[in-house]
Amino acid sequence: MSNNEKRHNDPDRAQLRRQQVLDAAATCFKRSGFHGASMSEISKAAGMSAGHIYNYFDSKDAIIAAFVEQNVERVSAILRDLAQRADPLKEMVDDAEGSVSEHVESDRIALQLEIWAEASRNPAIAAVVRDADLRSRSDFRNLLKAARARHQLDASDDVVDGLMEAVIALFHGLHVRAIHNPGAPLPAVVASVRNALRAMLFS
Amino acid sequence: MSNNEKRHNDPDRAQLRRQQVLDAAATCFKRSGFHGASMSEISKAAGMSAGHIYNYFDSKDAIIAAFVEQNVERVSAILRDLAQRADPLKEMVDDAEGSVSEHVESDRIALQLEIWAEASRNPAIAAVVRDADLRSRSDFRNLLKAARARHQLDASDDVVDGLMEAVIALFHGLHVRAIHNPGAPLPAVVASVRNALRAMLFS
Amino acid sequence: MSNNEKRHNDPDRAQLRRQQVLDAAATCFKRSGFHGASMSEISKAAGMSAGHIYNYFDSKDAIIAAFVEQNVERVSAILRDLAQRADPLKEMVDDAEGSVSEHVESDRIALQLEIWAEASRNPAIAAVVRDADLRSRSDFRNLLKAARARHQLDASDDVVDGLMEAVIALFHGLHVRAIHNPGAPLPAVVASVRNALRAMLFS
Amino acid sequence: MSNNEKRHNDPDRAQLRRQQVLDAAATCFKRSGFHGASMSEISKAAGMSAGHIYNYFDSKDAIIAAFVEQNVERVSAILRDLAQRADPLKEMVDDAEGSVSEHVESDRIALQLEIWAEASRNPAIAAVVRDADLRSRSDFRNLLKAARARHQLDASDDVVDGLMEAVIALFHGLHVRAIHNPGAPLPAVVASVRNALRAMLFS
DNA sequence: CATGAATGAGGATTCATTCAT
DNA sequence: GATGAATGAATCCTCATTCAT
Repeated sequence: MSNNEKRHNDPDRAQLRRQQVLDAAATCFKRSGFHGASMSEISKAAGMSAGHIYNYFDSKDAIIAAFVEQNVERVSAILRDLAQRADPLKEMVDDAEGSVSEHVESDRIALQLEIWAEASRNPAIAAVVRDADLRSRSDFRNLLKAARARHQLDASDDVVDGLMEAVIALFHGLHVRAIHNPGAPLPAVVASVRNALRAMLFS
Repeated sequence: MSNNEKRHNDPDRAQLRRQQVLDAAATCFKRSGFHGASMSEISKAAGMSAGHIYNYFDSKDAIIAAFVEQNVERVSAILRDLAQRADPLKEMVDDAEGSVSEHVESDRIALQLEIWAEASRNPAIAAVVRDADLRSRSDFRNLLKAARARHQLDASDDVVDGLMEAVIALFHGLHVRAIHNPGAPLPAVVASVRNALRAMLFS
Repeated sequence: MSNNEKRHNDPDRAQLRRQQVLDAAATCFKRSGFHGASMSEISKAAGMSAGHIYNYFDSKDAIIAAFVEQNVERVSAILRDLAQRADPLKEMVDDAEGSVSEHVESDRIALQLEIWAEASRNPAIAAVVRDADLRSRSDFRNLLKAARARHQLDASDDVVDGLMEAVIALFHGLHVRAIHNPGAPLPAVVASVRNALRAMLFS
Repeated sequence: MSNNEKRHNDPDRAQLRRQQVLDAAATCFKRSGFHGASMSEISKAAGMSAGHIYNYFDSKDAIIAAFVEQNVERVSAILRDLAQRADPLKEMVDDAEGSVSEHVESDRIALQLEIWAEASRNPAIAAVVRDADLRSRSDFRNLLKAARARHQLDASDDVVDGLMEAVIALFHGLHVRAIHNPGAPLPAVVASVRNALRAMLFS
């Protein structure tokens, strides 16, 4: 899990190769989980030899970590984007339907749960996950404060932080629900989520 | 993953031994995850030889399944209990603080995430988890319908089912949040959660 | 593989128990081979606990040895009986059909091959098998000498011993053929075997 | 037992390695039997790690099957060669001595019995053995038909097939006799075998 | 840069055997 | 006599990792 990316003559090519591995890892991790996916499986998917992967990553754990980092960044980006709309509060309430289906139908659910489980056990992964979460929340917090100020709502740190936790929990929880009850009536779920969002965001 | 509990002369002792194994498994699974925990590790924690465990469980997978079943039952029971109070709607809103801390501070979070991750990949575990969820929701649904009827609220199947999903998502999401941001300001989270609950339950 | 049958208070009962085990072993060995049959499997078939078997046999190897001894005795007996008919030479030629079907259709073929394979590898079993063979050949030899003398044929030791080997080889070989070519045309096989027997016995 | 030979960059080297394993297996199987020989034992004899063997064979069973295939091919080849002489009928009678010593003294007897025992219980091995036997008999049959036709003897399918069975049984039976009575008087055995062969082949 | 052959430790599981009851 | 709970060594097999080429 060391930070040292090895020296390569052609850094661009090296970066490409790293990405190849991470993309392959995505496929394999999705199919078999972090521990179920073997280096050989990943190397085949990446179109390079197992041995060569070790020129780009110190260990399998390093791949997992890099993969999680990347994934978690993507999620963060979405969260930031989503939060940079005009009137984000209204936007979030209005777009409840989109958010709910996104969280319930995504093909990344298995991966997301895998990441969370790993984070709850592997300190290195936990650090990556928490760090990304920290950054996302920072962006999200700024946005909420501005938006709530415009609506004359309490925008103190604690209030906003509590609000963020609850909102994110609601969406992450939908990921979890997807594996418990894939047949839930979506429109009704959306209605309830919208009620919750409105209540939270505008109080 | 057969249900096949082997015949034992002394069923009480056997039950005790099974429980010993499950308790040991809890410890090890918490520490190392389902796949990281070795049978030898579990056997040491259970105070019996690895070979002997196979007199009580068909395989490691069977241990995981039994363990999940037990755990999931416990969660179900809590959900049912919680749902059998006098005016459950009001009760849930009032007790938001208790529920939130319960979900954020529990030492079972790692296990819960482990179970969810496993369920998203292992069909046998998924079946156990979904079955328990089905039963919990059935109890929960009955309760919500009665309670909402008393409050003159829409108690149709779809509405209630959507409501349930959102409420459960909120709480399960709090489990997930616990590993991302252990330092969240609890009172503010509670306030937002209470807002959300009130909005959902009473609409 | 020690010779010491343990002391038992009631030797008759003990003998009965031993036989129970050997009968069970027959079933299991037939089904799974010597090494594929587990003590637990045998104990279940014998209707007694695995542990208790060790009051009658020192080890699994001792069961195999005793089993082989018994089986080999049975074969010997048949050989002796078969050899005590009036004009055994003529008898053998005439009864070629019976002998061939006996060797080709028996349900003991698997066991016989198992025994031979074990004997070729396990010196203790080899000793048992050779000893029984020695005794059978002794009876068989006496008979052949008398019969051939009556027919004015050379009855010297060497000639008779060579003859015996070839005759027995022919029949044992039929056991082997049974697993290679179960569909061989029996009548034609019988005809050839009869030709061979006549030629050998009466030369 | 899949036919699945893995892809290797250097097929020659791979073939060499496979053969190394099969040779080592021969040694170990001879010494300890198929089930008594451990993968670790084989790997030591093959001069490579146990794990590496799995780059060339899917499983221990696959090694056994490949080994049997090879062995059984060798035996088939001998049978075919032996049958392609000028006047094969006369040749077989004349060469009785060679055939007998070959079958009685070979150091492959233990292996042969092991193979037969395995075939009588393991369907995959039985298939390999039967298939090879089928091919050998086909060659042998053609030869016998031609040779007997030249001698004006009945060369109908059934007669020849029955004859083949009996002849092969006689030789295979000699393998079996070798472990029962290593001290049999060879010349006398040869004499009897010759009598039998002449009687069978020329009737 | 790239390969894949090779290692060896560690995994789950089975099973002959022992022994307290 | 009889049980079956318990052991622990051995088995087959997998896989992250290394290294000669």
